[in-house]
Amino acid sequence: MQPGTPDHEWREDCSPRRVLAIFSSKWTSMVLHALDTRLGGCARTGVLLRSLPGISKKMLTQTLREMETAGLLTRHVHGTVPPAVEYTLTPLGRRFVEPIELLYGWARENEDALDALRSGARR
Amino acid sequence: MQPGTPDHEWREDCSPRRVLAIFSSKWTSMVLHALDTRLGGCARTGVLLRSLPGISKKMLTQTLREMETAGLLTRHVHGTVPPAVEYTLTPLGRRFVEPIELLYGWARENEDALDALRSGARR
DNA sequence: CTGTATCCTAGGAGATACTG
DNA sequence: CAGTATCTCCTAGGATACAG
Repeated sequence: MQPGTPDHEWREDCSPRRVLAIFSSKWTSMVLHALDTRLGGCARTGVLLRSLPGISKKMLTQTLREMETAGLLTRHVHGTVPPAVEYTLTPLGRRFVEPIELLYGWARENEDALDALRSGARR
Repeated sequence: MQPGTPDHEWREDCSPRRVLAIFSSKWTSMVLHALDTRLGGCARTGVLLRSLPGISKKMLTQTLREMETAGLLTRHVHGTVPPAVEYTLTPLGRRFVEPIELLYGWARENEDALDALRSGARR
């Protein structure tokens, strides 16, 4: 590429940058992954909560809400008591499993590289 | 997988979660990508600045410093005036280009999925 | 050309306790 | 069981101006 060539229009709203938004949320990609790969595309709140060590109830519901409005999953409330709520991946949501698996897969196969990273004592 | 099986030790410090750290920083992956794919592994500050529309001088140097201490790149100052500083990818840094390309590549090939995302009017 | 020093803000994230 | 309501903290990220 010649110097000065603007290349693929590396704008602020290009697709690479937009996909990063998914991963900038601490839990979104993990919820997607847990739902698809480990829970068969559909699960109740409690199961999700237990599938993601460290997540709080608040962050889980918050994340799920955002994902719902984003169109990544649907929420279904069973009118029972006690309440049972099921979250199901949409076809769109399922599409985003691929890049996540790509990334997680790479991570699992390259733990040594991740270990080699020096965390750099914060400031 | 049987219900209750703890599976791949999905702990808080598992590799998938650690690789997410790279992408949780707004600019790190883009610097890595620009440096490797567009600038041949080595570039001066000004070039990087112009290669990443929207980044500020402050965020660039901050990101570069973190990446340096992480071992992803090296910084070389030419004792000239005006100063010239070159950032070069380390072998370790180069290893992280792969997952980034994987992700960005997927994004470019799936713009339609990204477009389908409803941003959900912030609360 | 590079880099630093301030100052400032939005909002991500967690802890806790409560309601139906 | 699922979800909400507060509070609080913190720090990434950005704007701006200055300095070698």
